[in-house]
Amino acid sequence: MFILFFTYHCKKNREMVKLQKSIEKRNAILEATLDLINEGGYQMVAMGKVAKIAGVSPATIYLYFENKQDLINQLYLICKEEFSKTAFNNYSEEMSIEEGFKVIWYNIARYKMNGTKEAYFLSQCDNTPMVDNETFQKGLDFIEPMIQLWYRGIEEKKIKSVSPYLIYANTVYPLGFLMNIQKKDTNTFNNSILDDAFKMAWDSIKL
Amino acid sequence: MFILFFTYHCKKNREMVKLQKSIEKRNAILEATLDLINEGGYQMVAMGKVAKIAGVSPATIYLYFENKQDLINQLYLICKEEFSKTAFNNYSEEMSIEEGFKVIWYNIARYKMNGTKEAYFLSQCDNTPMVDNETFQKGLDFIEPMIQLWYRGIEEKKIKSVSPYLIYANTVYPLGFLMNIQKKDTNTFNNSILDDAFKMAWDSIKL
Amino acid sequence: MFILFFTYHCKKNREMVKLQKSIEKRNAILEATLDLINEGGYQMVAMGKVAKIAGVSPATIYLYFENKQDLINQLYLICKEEFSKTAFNNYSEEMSIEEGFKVIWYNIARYKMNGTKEAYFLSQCDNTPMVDNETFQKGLDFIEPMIQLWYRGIEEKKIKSVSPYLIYANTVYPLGFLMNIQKKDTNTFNNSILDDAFKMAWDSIKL
Amino acid sequence: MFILFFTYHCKKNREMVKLQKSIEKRNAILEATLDLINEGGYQMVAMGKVAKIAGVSPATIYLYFENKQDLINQLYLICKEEFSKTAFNNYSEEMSIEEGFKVIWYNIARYKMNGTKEAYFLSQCDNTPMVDNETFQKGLDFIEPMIQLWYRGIEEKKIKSVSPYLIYANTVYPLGFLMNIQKKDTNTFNNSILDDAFKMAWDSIKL
DNA sequence: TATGAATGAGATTTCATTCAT
DNA sequence: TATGAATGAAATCTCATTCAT
Repeated sequence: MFILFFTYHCKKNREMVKLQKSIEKRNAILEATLDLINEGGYQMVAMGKVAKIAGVSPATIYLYFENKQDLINQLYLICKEEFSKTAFNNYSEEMSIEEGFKVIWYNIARYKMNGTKEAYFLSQCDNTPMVDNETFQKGLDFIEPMIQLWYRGIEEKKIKSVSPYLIYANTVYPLGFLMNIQKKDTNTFNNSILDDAFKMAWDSIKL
Repeated sequence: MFILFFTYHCKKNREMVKLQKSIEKRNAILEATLDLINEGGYQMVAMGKVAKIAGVSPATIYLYFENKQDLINQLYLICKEEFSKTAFNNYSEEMSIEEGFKVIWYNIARYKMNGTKEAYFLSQCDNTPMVDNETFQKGLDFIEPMIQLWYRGIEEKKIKSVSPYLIYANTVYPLGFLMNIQKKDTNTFNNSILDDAFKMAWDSIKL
Repeated sequence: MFILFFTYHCKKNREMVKLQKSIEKRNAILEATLDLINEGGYQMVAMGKVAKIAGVSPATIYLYFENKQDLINQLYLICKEEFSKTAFNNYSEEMSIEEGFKVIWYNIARYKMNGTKEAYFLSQCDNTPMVDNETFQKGLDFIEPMIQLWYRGIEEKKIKSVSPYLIYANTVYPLGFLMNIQKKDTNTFNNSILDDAFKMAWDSIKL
Repeated sequence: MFILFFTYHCKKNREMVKLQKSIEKRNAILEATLDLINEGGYQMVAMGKVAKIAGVSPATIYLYFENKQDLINQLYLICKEEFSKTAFNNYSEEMSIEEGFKVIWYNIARYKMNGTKEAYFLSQCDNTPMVDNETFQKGLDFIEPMIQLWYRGIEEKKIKSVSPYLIYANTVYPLGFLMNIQKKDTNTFNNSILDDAFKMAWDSIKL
């Protein structure tokens, strides 16, 4: 899951072997947290359970994270970063507004609808006070390129001249609802839904 | 807040005065729960705190609600019902699709953007496993008239022929995001935002 | 031990029967704390152990005391008050300086040398940061009559004109050392030691 | 602080350079312990904190000390030894009782009232079960010369024929109280207090 | 010798719920 | 119906100590 992250905020640098070991433990902890959130939401995240699932001692968690809030915050930023990497996959700033928007939107749509724990976790974070405000703000940085695309679209008179918040609310955010429904009852949607959803998203913002 | 609710599930009927008294207590408990959720999310809801804020004994809560989950569930249904009343205010099935949609949408939009605790609570419920599945399904019944309107719109070829879920996701659900932003940072939006948002919502579904 | 205390700082008044019950629990908790301090000092005072010895649930302790520090603080003030009652037993302000000093000193001396847990606890509090500063200051109020006697003694030119701190240090405080020795090795002192100690105390302050 | 101590219990002798290095580490650990005790008493002494302040690994502490109790014990003996060196500075057994007593008493008084961490630590050790009994007894050896002086004083009929414990309690021990007060509230005492205190100490024991 | 990582046991505190009245 | 007291279980977090290197 987080296997790609070889560096993280930690007080001192150590040699590679040690570092590798630590990363594994840290990832196990993050993964366990994600599992629990996925299973029953924030209320399920008990440090003891996290430890047990991760296969470490409760005390070990506190070597990697200051406290529970920090664990959640860091997990949020990691997921958000991973999310943004997925979102901008195959996207280039050279693309036309329509093409760029389409690429990003479908990236996000597939990410959300694939039923990954990360997507569900992020949705919860965005709709509850689970992560603190500062962390939430940091998370916004990751989607900056998308906002830039929108601004360009506005300049080029391709999309409506409205706040990025509005654009997000009407194009990306709706996917969160579909994801929730999907999670509550798989088999609700067939494959064509994404195309419908995309058309609606685009219609809502296009000039 | 919940002052209008004069009936609730209780084991035996009593004379009117008693009932009135009980209603007040029950409402105080529900109100307190809402306050706490509003303040810090589900994690803030501790039965002891609820009792203290409501001005009752913890034990009293269990006279009105089976347990914590039941309290949350019932609160959800109450809010959802109240929400639907607001949503369909001034709406009549005689209205044209466009007019009916507009009336309902603005009702909901004002409800969400007014910063009420209920709106924030409902948004959290819709994005977390706070309420159980059964209750969530019950909540959907309250917006049935809106769904009927959409089906009529589809028949009349006024709106796209897509799942009601999709319509909800692209018209009502986006308001949740705007509400969250508003809550995180008041003064973000000016008054004209609702008109922009409405146009986007309508554009996303209109044929 | 604390059987005489029928009132204590608690948020609301309750009827007598309830109150009686509570007092017993509260006393059991205080007593247990004292036992543990006596056995191994502050490091021995674990809320779980206190609860077990007192025969209550850990959670119950928190009905009577805000937290561990509050428990220690309150115990300190109770012991200090009880100590002062003992100290001024049979003392009257009409007494001559010599007589009054003698009565009080012997009261204290017997209190300290009797090997009670309270005496040992107070000595530890006075020589460590166990109780917070504010509480320590409150504790000083209880020995106010003794200080008044000393001031009178200074006026009457019976005792040296020095700070009450100095008088305390040379008359009462030394008993703490004797108590410590006694606790470490009983049978160190015979009965005549108190008379020797009294003479030394008096010689140190008399004019 | 402890820079003068070039030997300590360690399993094997090594060459001088290594030893020097080790001494520094050991001293850093002892110093850190002292700092923590000074800051918040025994409860503040956590091996992890000691390690961090000393700039070593927690594991390193266990190379120099068997366990926490051993660390405290050894620190006690070191401080006690250092204390005794200060106490007997400029003292010679040739001195008269009065002169010898005065020299020693003022040495101790200045040591206690200078606000050093060591003095505060020793006071806590003498009034709590922080150090074990055996160690406490060893500590007494360091003040043996003072006791010898007292015995000589008794023989020469200069001071009262009482237990050394009593003499200590009435001459040295009172300084601990003054030190505590000083620590709680600096600026309580002016310079003349030592002279007052000395007179009281001497008056209490002189024949 | 020296260490960073790791941990089991345990510390304090909280909480949903029940009991006695 | 209503309650304050009470609690077992569990939550978060800490700590003295050890292990692998």
